[in-house]
Amino acid sequence: MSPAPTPSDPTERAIPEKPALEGLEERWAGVWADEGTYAFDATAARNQVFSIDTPPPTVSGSLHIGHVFSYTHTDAIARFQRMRGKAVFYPMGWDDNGLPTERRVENFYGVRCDPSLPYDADFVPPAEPGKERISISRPNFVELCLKLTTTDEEIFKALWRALGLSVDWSLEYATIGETAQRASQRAFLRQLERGEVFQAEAPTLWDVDFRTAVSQAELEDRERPGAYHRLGFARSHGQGAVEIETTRPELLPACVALVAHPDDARYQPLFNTKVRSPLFGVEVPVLAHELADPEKGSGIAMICTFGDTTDVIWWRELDLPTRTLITREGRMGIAPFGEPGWECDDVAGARAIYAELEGKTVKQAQARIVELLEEHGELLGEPRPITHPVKFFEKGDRPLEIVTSRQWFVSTVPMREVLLERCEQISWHPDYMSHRLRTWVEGLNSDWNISRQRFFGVPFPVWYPVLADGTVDHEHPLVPNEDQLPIDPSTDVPAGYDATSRGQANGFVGDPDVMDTWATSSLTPQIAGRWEDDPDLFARVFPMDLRPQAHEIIRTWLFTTVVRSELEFHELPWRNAAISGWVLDPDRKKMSKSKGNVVTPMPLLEAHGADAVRYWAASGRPGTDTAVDDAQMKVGRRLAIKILNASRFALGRLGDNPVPSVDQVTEPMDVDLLGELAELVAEATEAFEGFDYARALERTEGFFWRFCDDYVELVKTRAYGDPSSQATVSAQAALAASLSVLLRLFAPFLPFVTEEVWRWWQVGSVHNSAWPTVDELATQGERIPGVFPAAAEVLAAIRREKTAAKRSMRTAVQEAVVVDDQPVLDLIALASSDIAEAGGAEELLLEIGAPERRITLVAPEG
RNA sequence: GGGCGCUUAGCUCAGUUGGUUAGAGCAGCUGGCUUACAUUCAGCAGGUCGGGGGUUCGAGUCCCUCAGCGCCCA
Repeated sequence: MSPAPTPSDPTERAIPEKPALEGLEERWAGVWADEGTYAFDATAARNQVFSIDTPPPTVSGSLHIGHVFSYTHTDAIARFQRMRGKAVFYPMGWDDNGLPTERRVENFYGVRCDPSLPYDADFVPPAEPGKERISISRPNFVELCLKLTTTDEEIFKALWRALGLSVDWSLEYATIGETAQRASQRAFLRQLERGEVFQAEAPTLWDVDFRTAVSQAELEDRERPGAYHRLGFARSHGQGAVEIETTRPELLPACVALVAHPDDARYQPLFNTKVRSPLFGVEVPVLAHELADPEKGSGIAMICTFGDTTDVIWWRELDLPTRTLITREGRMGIAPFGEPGWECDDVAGARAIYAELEGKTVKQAQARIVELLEEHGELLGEPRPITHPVKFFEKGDRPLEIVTSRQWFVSTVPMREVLLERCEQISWHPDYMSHRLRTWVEGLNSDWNISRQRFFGVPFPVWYPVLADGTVDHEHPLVPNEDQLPIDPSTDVPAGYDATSRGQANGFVGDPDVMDTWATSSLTPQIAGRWEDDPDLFARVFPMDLRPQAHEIIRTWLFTTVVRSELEFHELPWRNAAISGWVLDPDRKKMSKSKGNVVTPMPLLEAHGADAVRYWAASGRPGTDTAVDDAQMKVGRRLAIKILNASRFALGRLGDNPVPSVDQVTEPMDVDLLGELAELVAEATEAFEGFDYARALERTEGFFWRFCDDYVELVKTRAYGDPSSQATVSAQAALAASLSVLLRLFAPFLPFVTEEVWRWWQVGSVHNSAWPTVDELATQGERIPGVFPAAAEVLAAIRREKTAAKRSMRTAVQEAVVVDDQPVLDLIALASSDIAEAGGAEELLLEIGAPERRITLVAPEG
């Protein structure tokens, strides 16, 4: 930490004749990189460190203005903390693993991954993607992913540099990188050892097109047309049929029960009796459960394994059997009627009917079964069209199916209580954002599925023995030692086995899946802090001070990070969570690719300058959605220009003399101004400590304009005066002290222009200078509060008179009479010569009486 | 359906524990080349603080209710 600024050698002072903003970004970005201005001091004690768990942007996504917005907020906080003397740990990561990158690679090169193919060392992707997707091996596919993400990262990096983010680039990481893979695999192995992860043949939400499992957090409901089909389930002894309505008649062969609400009088007599399904003649029980909605359809539903997530809940809570039907390809699978678990009245008949469905897609099967139902007279009435919410993968195009497969889960449901506690322990900014996590945790009803049947991700570091009969023994996974990590089970070989025994009886197989992208990014504090790789560093930065992020990923990124930290360390991963809002398009609509209203940041940075764009971003209050606003950026640019010019004036009167110190501020108005400035410093500091950067900016800006428009005008004549006069020195000292403080208050927001001006007259970078304090503005003389605003008010009255008379501000005042109460007159008297000089009056006449300002201008010439 | 947030000037937003006449910027209008700045300066105008009810000596601020907008979750 640098000491408070001291007047520099006057011969070093260099104030340009015509200061300008052009070229500042390039010049200072280079200097900061060369001087290591933002380098983290890895020797700093933990209580002197401020560590930030930077969100790693998804590099395969498109750059948009939202990136600039939220990262500017974090950067302002980082810069404030650095100036307060903290060693700021501000890394940058790239979230490159996962589905978005795979999709981009598939589209960009026109390829698809087929893991059954061997590696082709000579493969070169076509210049243009062809009509037909080229199938390539997994290693080839991963190569392309790495190639493309490397390019994408450079584009992001260029943006961050142009924006002036004060990250320490030596701390860069990627979620597909070796450090991240090691951390992810190590964390997984430890969880495995502690029994916090488990494998299960479990119902899994499955996207047929992406061929991947989807987690609860990645779901979204979409309204889709459908139709209720009315079917009768026969009761025994000819008691008539129970009529149900279903939107998915094709799942009839997978029906395992009917269910109605326990309070529904219509069906109470049927509970725990048996009925028979139409067409297939399968006997199923009628059961009661609160989730059955008496208002929906006929009030009684069929439970199938599995049609939707409610089926899964009923299946689990009512302890029902499983009749798996739908395959991972989204087709009707095998239904072995007559075998155990598939008992029915007429095996041959059921099989004959099902043969009509097997192998068809879900859609085709539905059409066919409706025909079959009609032919057999089992469809009651016409299908009744409805619109209803259907579960989709948020990135998917077809409704999700539910399949059963073997997957890894983190048991999060049992953690509900402790997670709710942790939620309360986080300092949220703004605090109401805590609801987002709390309601999510309260609603947790399934464990966290971390297996993804994809290719570009962190592999599970496990193999399974293959038994003598060729079956895979999932119950006894083989694991590597931690010091071998990271490993790839598809190429590495477990201890005690030979590579040739891969996939052979008495050999082994690797787990084919990769981890969910959140399983890696939930470890960003561990990855950036080099957990276990560099224990000394990790101890200095973890738990981190700040997690900045957007609100829509509270239930994913924030939640999973808390989970992983809880499991490994039994503490929070960070103390504060600062949640940023959205950037909306100029018409205040949410930006989206499909709407085509995404705003890209580089043209804005080029048009307005980085400081101006940052000014707009920093004006967006924590958590508040903010529209892209060119006008605000222009205001920011104007502010930056004003800083250049005001600085030139404040320093321009000093000549070759050293900068006078605050001790030499003696004039009452100057003392009062510094007193107000000290109040501003206190306010801005408090705002920043509460992560309210926008408030700090707003207050600083407000003060600065009053400083320029009123104070500078009032002291201008005096500041131009005889350098040996104490009154002149007082003005010059107050101007210099104000400028020094204001530059530092603005530095977190406008890093380029403040650095430019700072280096005109100070040594070192403003960004490594000390944050201003109230104490440094303490003057020798006692402050009489109110002198400056009183003087500014009289000056305004004189200006008003000149404007009303449509005269120039240079117009001389013949007589200026201020009538007011004695206390007000006393304040004005202390600045009367400044007011008279600034207003163009010979003198100011003060009279006691009802407040009035009587300004008489000299008669116009001619 | 549940949760959260928002609704203050034409636009974008401040308004900290309730306390004089509700503020700023932008846009608008009227003027001024003023020796840091015309990429500017001065000034003016503009609001029944979403509607209704309540608490209070006093409500933009607290409570209830209604309406609209947005986000998240069902």
